[in-house]
Amino acid sequence: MRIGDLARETGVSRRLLRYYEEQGLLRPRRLANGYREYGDTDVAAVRHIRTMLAAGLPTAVIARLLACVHDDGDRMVPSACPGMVSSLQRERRRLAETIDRLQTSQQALDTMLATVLEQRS
DNA sequence: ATTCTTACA
DNA sequence: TGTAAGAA
Repeated sequence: MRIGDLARETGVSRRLLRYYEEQGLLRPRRLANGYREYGDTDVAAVRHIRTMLAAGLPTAVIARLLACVHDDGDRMVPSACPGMVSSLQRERRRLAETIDRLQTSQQALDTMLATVLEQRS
């Protein structure tokens, strides 16, 4: 199928599908005319990409983990491949740090907000 | 009609 | 990520 078909079947824009390819997430074959040719398995692949993106994983990590998951028909099933667990754990820690920074920012804003509201009253 | 690449008010 | 432009 070509990019338009995949876009329709996945709900992901053609622009984004090309971006996924740039990031090494999809490797469609090329037709003689230069058009991208996707396989049927790419439909599930895109769903997996969306799932991992939603989990906060960076595309570089997703590119590697994509080969470690298979499709159970409707959901992504992570299989224990080498590096899978450590990668996920490392990303979890990375997210925890991001959350900490955001909480610090929120605390700073709360302080400023409390101050300005106090002066107002 | 579709897709491709490149570039950015 | 969208959209526009110019080409195939």
